Amino acid sequence: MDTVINKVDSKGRVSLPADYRAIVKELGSEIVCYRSLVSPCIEGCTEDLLEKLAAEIEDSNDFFSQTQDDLTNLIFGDAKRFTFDSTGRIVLSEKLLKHAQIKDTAVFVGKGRKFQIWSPENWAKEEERIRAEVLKKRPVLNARKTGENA
Amino acid sequence: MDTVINKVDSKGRVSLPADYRAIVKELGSEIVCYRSLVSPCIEGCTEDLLEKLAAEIEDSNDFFSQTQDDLTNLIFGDAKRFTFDSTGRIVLSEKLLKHAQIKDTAVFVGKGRKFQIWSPENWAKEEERIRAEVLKKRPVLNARKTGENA
DNA sequence: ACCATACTTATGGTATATCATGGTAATTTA
DNA sequence: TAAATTACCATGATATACCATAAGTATGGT
Repeated sequence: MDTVINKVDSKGRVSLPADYRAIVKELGSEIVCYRSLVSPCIEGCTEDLLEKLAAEIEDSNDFFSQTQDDLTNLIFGDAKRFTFDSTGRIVLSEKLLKHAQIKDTAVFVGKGRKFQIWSPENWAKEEERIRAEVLKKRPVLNARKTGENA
Repeated sequence: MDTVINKVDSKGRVSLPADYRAIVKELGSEIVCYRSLVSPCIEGCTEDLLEKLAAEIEDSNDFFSQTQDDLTNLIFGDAKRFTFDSTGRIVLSEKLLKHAQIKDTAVFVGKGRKFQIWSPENWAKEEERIRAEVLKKRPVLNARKTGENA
């Protein structure tokens, strides 16, 4: 998965990249999006992945714990299912767009089983941050000889 | 899933979000609401889920504990079935509305198999609290391997 | 290697269906 | 019988599904 740039129209509609649609179709699941906790971007994944996460939380045998309660609240309270129409588009809500500061252009970034949607400006900054971070850790990586990420 | 904001009229009527109705219809069960034990909000779920919860409490090993007795009394004494009319609305009682401090706007918050109803002001505060709390505990969550960014 | 053609994908526009909500009638309860 | 509660109707707003065009990409032939 690479990064794809698509237009967002006045109604919040945006084409889900064809590659993404193919994967969703193959998995037979549906797309779920929510505000990232740590970054000004939208995060997305398939519904079954989210359900697995919820099940894990429920199974972590402290049924009445506040933390668990907070987690499910956060995940399910924010997340929303998105179905794409016959042309492959989803409509992002005002809440999500505002959080990611997206106006008319969306940058899709693949992240393994998840993906993120950024505004071009924020993504440029984030990419820069990541590069700097990797460079800073490079000596450590070299010393460890784990060098896949260099 | 998701949060939905609906109006509450002078009689306490409020539309149950369409997604919720769809689920209730699919499960063939009915909605039950009660005052949250820990927060100024209304909690709701399907009737069969509440019955399952009751069974769990009975099966737990401290059968004669006063706390559990109190707990079941509180929840089941308070819980009430709500049927929605042909337009999909329920009428919330004065007791519930007062407890949640709701006057003319209700915020529905999805919680997996349950949901909550908040006043806009209280939900804003609660959401803020949850996000801060979860961020604080993030390292713990990562150690548990419940996913990187959630 | 270049051009023509077919196909997939993205995007603007429009019609349609669904949903929330104010209002009213019917039914129940005190 | 009055008050209150419940069920139904009507409308406006919103979101959803569909159609059409354009742009970009791959494919096959000369």
